[in-house]
Amino acid sequence: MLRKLVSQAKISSAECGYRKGNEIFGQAEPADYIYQVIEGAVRSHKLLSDGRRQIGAFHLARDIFGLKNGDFHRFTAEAIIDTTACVVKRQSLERVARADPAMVRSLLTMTTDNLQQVEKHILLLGRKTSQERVAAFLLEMHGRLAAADVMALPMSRRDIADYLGLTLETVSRMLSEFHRKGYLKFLGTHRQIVVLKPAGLAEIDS
Amino acid sequence: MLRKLVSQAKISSAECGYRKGNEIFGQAEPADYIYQVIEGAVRSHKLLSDGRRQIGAFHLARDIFGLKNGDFHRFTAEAIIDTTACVVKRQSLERVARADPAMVRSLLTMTTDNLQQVEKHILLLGRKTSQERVAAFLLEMHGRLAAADVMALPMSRRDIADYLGLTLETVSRMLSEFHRKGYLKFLGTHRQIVVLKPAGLAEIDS
DNA sequence: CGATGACTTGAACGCCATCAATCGCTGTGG
DNA sequence: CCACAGCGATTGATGGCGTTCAAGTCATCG
Repeated sequence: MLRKLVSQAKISSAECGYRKGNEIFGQAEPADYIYQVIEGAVRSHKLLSDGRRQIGAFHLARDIFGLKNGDFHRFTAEAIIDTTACVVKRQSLERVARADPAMVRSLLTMTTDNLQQVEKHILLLGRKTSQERVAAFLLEMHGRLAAADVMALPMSRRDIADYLGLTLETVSRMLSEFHRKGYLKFLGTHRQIVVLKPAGLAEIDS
Repeated sequence: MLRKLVSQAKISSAECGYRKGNEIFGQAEPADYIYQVIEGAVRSHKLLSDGRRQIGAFHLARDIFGLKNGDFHRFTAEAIIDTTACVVKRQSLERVARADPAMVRSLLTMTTDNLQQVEKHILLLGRKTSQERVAAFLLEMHGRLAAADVMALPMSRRDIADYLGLTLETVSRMLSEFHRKGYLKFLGTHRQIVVLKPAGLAEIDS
């Protein structure tokens, strides 16, 4: 969507590459740019002073992130794997937005979609069991990156845990349990997962 | 803000009263109206099939809610106590928004503020201890409804628990603990709380 | 090969939930 | 005015889910 917007209006954009593990922007830094993932994967997280981490979202191909209204970012964004992103200066976007109501409306739509994701996640974090959380995660990723039926997860177990408000051990145990139940199977490295019974997972997720 | 917008533009609005415990709108109902609390308090929640409840937000005087982009609400909203609200038809707002870019930008600002609240809550639900959650809640409410230093909480312990992802017993225990430590005191009914040491709570919240 | 890092698996602990009893306030009727 | 029911809140005892701690396994890479 961002690229479409960018191509429509005269906004200067650039492709930018980030190496695995590198920071794209930091929490409380000025929010000067808006990003769209072209290839790769990004995690947005917040930290508590003692190191506890909460990942707010994973950004995969075509996802837009860094879209904030305040002047500062509320998350730290890092490339999970080598990533290329389309980068747009906020000011450019805002300049166009002043003239183009459709642009503002697009921004509103994107922000609202974002809000919807996050509100769904609040229910998961506040009230779901570890089983339900991992099942929900698998279904989410199944929908978002199931290329030819097999999910190649870019993120580690710890990333998943910090996204779901669990520990990596608990995530691992749940995955093993689903494996035992025949709901999924692994391919080589344990980051390649094939979901065999989405219905089973959906039932668990309630 | 909504009233200001309403008064500026020619939008038909109405004041509407809701009795304690009554539903204002239901999850997945068409989102026809947008609301602003004039007096009272509202809770927005989601339910799981087995009755587990997660409250996404409390709406107090001057707060705007029901602001969705999709056609359907993602929460159920109920009056916690007798409440009067300013009600605006979504269509009217959208009609004006088509002509008035400033209006769209205001909507975007409100949505983004909303997003910021929710993102903060995700960290709380995913990674904070029960102590930290209750301390954070007290500080939040202290800031939002401390009229003359004493907080008159409209919501029950269960509401607080469902907002914080805890049980009402745990909330009660934490409040008692803070009372013992001298961080707060109760007035008559246990819904009137005076925060004596915000700094103590802030330290706990980390 | 040995080292390193990611993941799995097992055992024990602890925080919070669950279950249950009691307190205290409010309103209602005798 | 008091008895009592009813609800919300507190408090205590117990239990369980997920965490923590600790090996052990597996894949990758020097």
